[in-house]
Amino acid sequence: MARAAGSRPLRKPRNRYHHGSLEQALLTAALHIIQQHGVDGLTLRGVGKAVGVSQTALYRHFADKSALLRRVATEGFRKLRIGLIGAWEKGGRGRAGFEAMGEAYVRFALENPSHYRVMFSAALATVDDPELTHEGAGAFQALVDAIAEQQSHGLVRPDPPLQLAHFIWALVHGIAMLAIDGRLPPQANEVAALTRFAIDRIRTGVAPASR
Amino acid sequence: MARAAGSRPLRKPRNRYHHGSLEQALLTAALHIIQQHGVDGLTLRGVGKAVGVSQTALYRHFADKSALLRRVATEGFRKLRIGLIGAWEKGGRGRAGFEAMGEAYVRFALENPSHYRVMFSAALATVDDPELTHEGAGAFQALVDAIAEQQSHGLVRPDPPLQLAHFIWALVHGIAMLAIDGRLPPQANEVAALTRFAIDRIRTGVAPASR
DNA sequence: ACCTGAACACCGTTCAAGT
DNA sequence: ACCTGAACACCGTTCAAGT
Repeated sequence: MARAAGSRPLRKPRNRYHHGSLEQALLTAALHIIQQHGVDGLTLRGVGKAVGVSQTALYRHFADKSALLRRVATEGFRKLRIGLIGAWEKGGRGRAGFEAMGEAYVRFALENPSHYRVMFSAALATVDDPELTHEGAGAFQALVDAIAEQQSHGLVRPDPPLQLAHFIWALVHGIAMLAIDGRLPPQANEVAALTRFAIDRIRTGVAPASR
Repeated sequence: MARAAGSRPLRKPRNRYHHGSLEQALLTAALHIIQQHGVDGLTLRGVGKAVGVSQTALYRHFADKSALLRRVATEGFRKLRIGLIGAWEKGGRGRAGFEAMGEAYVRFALENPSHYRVMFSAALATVDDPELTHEGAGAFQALVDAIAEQQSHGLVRPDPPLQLAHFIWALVHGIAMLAIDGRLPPQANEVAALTRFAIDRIRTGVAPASR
């Protein structure tokens, strides 16, 4: 229907082609596609089509496909850090909180498998991206802090907290990767049971009780 | 130079175009390319060129690119199993042997990072490939057997050996993945130190000595 | 039986052009 | 300033054709 000439335009404000928040829309669409079709199913052409924009519009907002994936990974580490700290604090910043933190880590990966794979993809591991590095380090720091705090209360042996953190990170990361790749018993509750078992074992060890 | 008509042909026996062992040559070339340029750098065209054969000759021997990668992964698990069992037996099938096994696992990944990534790539995790499944299970079984044998000597607590194996596998896999992705302190000896630390901790736990 | 070469559909990326 | 559409180089894969 025609509009009277000179009347105030009814179209959405100040974006001649599309919404002004194209960057956010592209990011959301990319994450959606990754969740549905995996990282290999993500194409820049597909992202453009999902948002209703040309194949190349994306290059106004991201340098290339790697830059888009790096932003996805950065957001993932941010969500992971928030989840870890939330579990730690909600659990009472002690032994129970630390176990909740480990379970929250594995749960995050199981609930967002494709997102988690992007976060730890080999292609992004060595790229120079300050924001990604910062968020990745932030998530790891949540683990280091929790360990140090437990040490200050005598709950964890006084080894270097960084080494303890690497050890525990490797463990939950290994469980997470094997689980989302289907290399562990498939039931989700079995993975949760393995996670709890692993957290028990890192506290008490595998040596027989009579050692 | 011309050959006398009717003389016995000097060319290599019974392969009109290339060596008869094209399949092995393709596999070797693929592994070589993966080691040098990573999995993403592997193209079927590149494999053909490396062997001196057309881009599509490969399809006589492998159904598609995935089949080629599955064979590469299968060979990797075979080598890994042999290395694990070798370390276990050479170390005396006891506590020292089990620690050597853990170190051998991480060392294999560090020495063959791209090969290791293929073995655990998400794309191959869910594919139905009996030989790949068999070799993967074989490598894992070496771990289960070593645990059960230690349990029979009272060296490891009598938990379900499968659960213990999943736990330890996740740990060494996590260390291996983080290390080859450059997410741990970069020196190789630091990774070895972390591996030894981790193996110590799974035996004695992280609880303080006074617990 | 085994390999070649052209062809197809698809991809990331570049760039001149539009508004 | 932001987006479009054609174009380029590259890829996996198919298929008719060669020997």
